[in-house]
Formats: sequence, C-alpha cells, structure tokens
Amino acid sequence: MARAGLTAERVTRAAAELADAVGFENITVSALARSFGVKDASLYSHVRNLQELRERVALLAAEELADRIAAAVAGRAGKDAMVAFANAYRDYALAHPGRYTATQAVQPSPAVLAGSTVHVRTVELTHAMLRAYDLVEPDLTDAGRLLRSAFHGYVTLEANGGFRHTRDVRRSWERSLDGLHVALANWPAKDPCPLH
Amino acid sequence: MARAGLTAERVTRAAAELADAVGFENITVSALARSFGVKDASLYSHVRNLQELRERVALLAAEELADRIAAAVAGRAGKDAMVAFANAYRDYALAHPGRYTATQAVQPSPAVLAGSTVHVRTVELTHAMLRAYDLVEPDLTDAGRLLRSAFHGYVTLEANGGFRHTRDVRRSWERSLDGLHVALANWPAKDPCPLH
DNA sequence: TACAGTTCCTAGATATATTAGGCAAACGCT
DNA sequence: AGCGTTTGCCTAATATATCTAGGAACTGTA
Repeated sequence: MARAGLTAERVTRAAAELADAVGFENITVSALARSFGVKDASLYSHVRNLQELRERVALLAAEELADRIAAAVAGRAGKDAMVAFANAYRDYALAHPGRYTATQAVQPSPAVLAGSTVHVRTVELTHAMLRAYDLVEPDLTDAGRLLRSAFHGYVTLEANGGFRHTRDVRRSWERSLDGLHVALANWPAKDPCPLH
Repeated sequence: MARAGLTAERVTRAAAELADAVGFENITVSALARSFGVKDASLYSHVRNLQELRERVALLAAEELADRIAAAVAGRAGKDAMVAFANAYRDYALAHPGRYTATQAVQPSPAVLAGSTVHVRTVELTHAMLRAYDLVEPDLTDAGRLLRSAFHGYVTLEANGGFRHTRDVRRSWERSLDGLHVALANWPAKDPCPLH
C-alpha cells in the first residue's frame, strides 16, 4: 500500500477546507481521516488531538487574514485605509466562514501560538489603519476595539443570517463604515458632552 | 422510585444553566440527564433532540435579553437610551455567556420560532432606541445594524479574551459608546464626502 | 377500580475521540 | 545491496455521545 503522505501541514490545510465546507464546529477527526482515505488513529501521529487541530486551523486562518489585510492597507491612509481594512476583513470572513469562525472560536494554546507573530501583526495593522486619525492612547486602543468589534459583529451577524431586512447588505455595510469614519474623525474628548 | 418531574420547560431551563456553566457548545443530553438523575433516553420524551434543545435555549435567552433591554430603554431617549440598551446587552452577555452564545449560534427553526414574538420585539426595541436620532430609512436600518454589530462584536471579543491590552475594558466600552453616539448624531449624508 | 396517557427505563445501534501496541515502508549509512 | 532505525499507518479496544424501539410503572380520570 502506498502511504497517504500526511503531514501536520496537510492535515491542517484539509481541516481548514473542511471547516469552510461544513462549518468549523463540525470538523471531526473521522471526517478528515475519510477525506485522506486513512484510519482515524493515523491522524494522531501528526496532530495531538482535536483541540490542537482546531488551534492549528485558527492560527492558519489568522495568518491568512492578516496577510489579506496587510495587502489591502498597504499604501493607504485615513478613511481609505480603514475601508480597505474593513473590506479585506469582511471578504475573507464571507469567503472562508469556517476558517473565520476558527479565528474567533479558539484561543490557541501558548505552545501553538509561540511559533507565530500573527497577534502582534494584527495589532500593528490596526494601528497603521488608524494612524491618520491622529488618536493618542488610550483613545487609540478604544477606537481599535470599537472597529474590531464592529467588523467582527457585522460579518458574524451577516453570515448567521442576522440581517433579514430587505435592505441591501453590501450598501448597508458601506454606510456603516461611513458612520465609523465619522466617529473616528470626530473622536469625542475625554469627558463626553453631558448635554446629549 | 419518585419521578423526576421533567417538563420541556424545566429541561430547557437546566440546559440554559448548564450552558452558562460549561459553554453553550458543551451542553450534552447526557450531562443534562445526569443533572436530573435520569437516563439519557428519558429526556427524549420532552425534547425532540439536541438540536431542538439548543433552539429552545436560544429562544429562552433571546426573550430574557429582550426583557432586560426593554426595561433598560423604557423612559429614556437619545444617547441615554442607546447607552442603556448597550449596557443591558453587555451585562446580559457577560452574566450569561452560554445563553448569550445560544442567541447567536442557533437560528431557531420556524416551528420553535412560531410561538414567540421576540424577533419583532428586538427590531422594535432597536428602533425605539434610535428614535431620537431622527434617522429615516434606509439610514435607520443601517445604523441599527452598525449598533447591533458593535455590541455583539464587543461582548464576543471581550468574553473570548480578545482584549488583551491592559486598558480597562469597562472604560473602553464607554468610550466606544461615545464614539457610536457621535456617528449616530452626525450620521453621514447619502453620498459620503469624497474628500476623506 | 379499570382505563388511558405519560414518564421513565432497559437495551441496543451508530458515531466519535483517543490510546496502546504492531507491522512494514521509507530513510540513512556502510 | 544489506542493515538498522525511524516513522507512517494499521488493528484493536475503551469511553462517551446521540438517538430509537419497546416495555414497565406511575398518574389522573371515568
């Protein structure tokens, strides 16, 4: 019998594809083994267990997402950069729902995380996107959190069918980005106006 | 042997508590049966299957969340209403992580959904919260989506440990709400300013 | 008290994760 | 080519999960 030629990388990649096809929470070692034409137990030579497999998919997806965002933001500033960041984020999430879910559903263990700089990169990309808005800490952190939240919330709700209204989602998204831009460009002073 | 006195409601309620304790995706029929001191199969007289159990928990949580929001928003308008809505939302999600996840992870089947008006109520509450901002369609829908996204994204990232920065999360949240208020109060015109 | 409906049980089929231990293919070296 | 070592994949077995079928026991009611 010829061997299947498994490696941790190939297994992870197949798991990511499976996740996009059937949903991240539905990936199983069994299904993965079937797709390779091997027995379940064979995968355990390459991946410690299901948990680690999920973490690897999460890390893979986080790297891919950061790559897309980096490419989109490069050479842009201000609203342009923010919109490019947002669209790269949303496009990836909609094109790879399983992978995207992985980035949120799993916080990789320190061991798996050690080999990657993706977390730092993401923070740097967020700061780069916001640079032209001239925010200083702690406003920078606060604004970054608001944007990440809005992006994540939007694509999650959209992917889960949370937007049932007939209003076109794409246009709605663009208008939301306009709204976020207004918030960033007029980021409120420390003590919010007590009159409103 | 005295009977356990199970009903669909009691089972659902116990499942919701279990979800808050161990995470929504970790609730099992077996664990639930153990907590009642009955056999697994006994639960199937009250709930069709695991899927339906999850849908029931999701519906229960959605009702509870809507109740909290309704109480918070009552008698408030403008930014006051928006902040009250947001805090009720976040407080519920942090206090009941399993239930909150259920509201997002499951879209109840038409059958389960039929007996409830929670979806309509939620839309109405959102519109009520936004009333004082004087938005007209489609801006109303767009702004509502942005807010829901930001709220959902924020509490999800917060609950998953996505905010590792030392910055105080509670204050950061309040500042994000200030930012959203700015966006709503200055909601951009149809054609966004092409200069930015 | 007998009937009817419901609650809960036993037993079993199927799927999954995971471990232990073994055989044989591939690799490195002489 | 021949040798040993590593490693890939296997068989076998265990534990836990969902879910079904069919039966027994409890409940309320006529």
